[in-house]
Amino acid sequence: MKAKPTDSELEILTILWEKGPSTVRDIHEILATAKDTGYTTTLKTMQNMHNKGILDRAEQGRGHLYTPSLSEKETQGSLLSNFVNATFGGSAKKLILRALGESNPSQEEIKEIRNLLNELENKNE
Amino acid sequence: MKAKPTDSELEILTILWEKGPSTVRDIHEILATAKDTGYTTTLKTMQNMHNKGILDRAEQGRGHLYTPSLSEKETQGSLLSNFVNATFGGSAKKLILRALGESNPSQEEIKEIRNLLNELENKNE
DNA sequence: AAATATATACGATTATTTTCGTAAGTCCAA
DNA sequence: TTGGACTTACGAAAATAATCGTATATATTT
Repeated sequence: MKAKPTDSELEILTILWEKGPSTVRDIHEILATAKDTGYTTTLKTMQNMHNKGILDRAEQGRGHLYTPSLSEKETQGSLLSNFVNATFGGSAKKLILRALGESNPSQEEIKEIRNLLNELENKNE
Repeated sequence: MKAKPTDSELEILTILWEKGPSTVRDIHEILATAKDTGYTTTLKTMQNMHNKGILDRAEQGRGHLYTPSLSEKETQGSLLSNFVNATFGGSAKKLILRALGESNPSQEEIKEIRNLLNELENKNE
C-alpha cells in the first residue's frame, strides 16, 4: 500500500535506479545539472519520500544513504497499470499499439518484441 | 502548448471521448456513479479546463456543450510520451515489453500486435 | 404570477506539492 | 579552539489541485 510518487519524486527514483544507493548530495548534484534547484529542496523531497515509505535510509557517516523501498520493476509496474487505466481505459493493447506506432522501433527491438510475443503465445497453450 | 490535464481532468476527458460533446450535467451524472462528488465540483473542474484551453464549449439552451479541444489520439499520444520519459527513461521498448509481460494478451491481441510489427518492419526497408 | 428546478459564476476553503530559509549539530583544518 | 564546510531537522511560504457553498439568472410548472 505504498504511496504513488509525485513527478518530482519520480525524478529522484529514476536517479536512484540508475546509480544505486545514494546520499542526498549525490542525488542533488545530478538533479542540479538538469534543473535549477536548491539543495534543501532535494533534501526535503527525499525526507518526504522516506516518511511516505517510498525510500529506506541507513546511517552513513554524518548523513544517510537512501534506497528505494520497492524495486524499479515493482514501481514501474504499478505506475504503468495506473497509467493504462487512467489514460487508455484499462486497455494494455491500445497502449502498446499506440506506443509502437509513435516510437520508431529498430529491427532489433522489433525482434525482441516478437520473441516475447512467441513466449506468451506458448504459455497460453 | 496545451496544459497537461490533471487526474480529475483526465477522468472527465475519458467520459467525453466515450460520449462525445456533453453538458456538465451529462458528465456529472456519469462521474457520480463512480465517485461521490458534488455537481459544482464537476462544473468548476470543467470551467477550469475551458480556461486552460483543454475544453471548447458552445452555448446550448441555458447551458453549454463541452468538447475536448484536442482529439483523444493527440492527448493520449502526448501523455504517453510524457509517461515514457518520466517512468521508463524514454525507452518505448521497455514500456512495451513490460506492458506485454504484465497484461495477459489474448491470441487475437497478439495477432494484432504482430501485424503492426510487420507493417513497421516493411516501412523501414 | 409564484414556486420550483436547473444553469452559471465566483469566491473561499482545504489538501497536496514544491520550494527554500534558518537553526543546530558534527567534522576537519588552520 | 575557532571557523568553515557539510549535514539534518524544522517550519513556513508559494504554487497547484480539488472541493463546495452561495448568489444570481433563466426556464418550467402549477
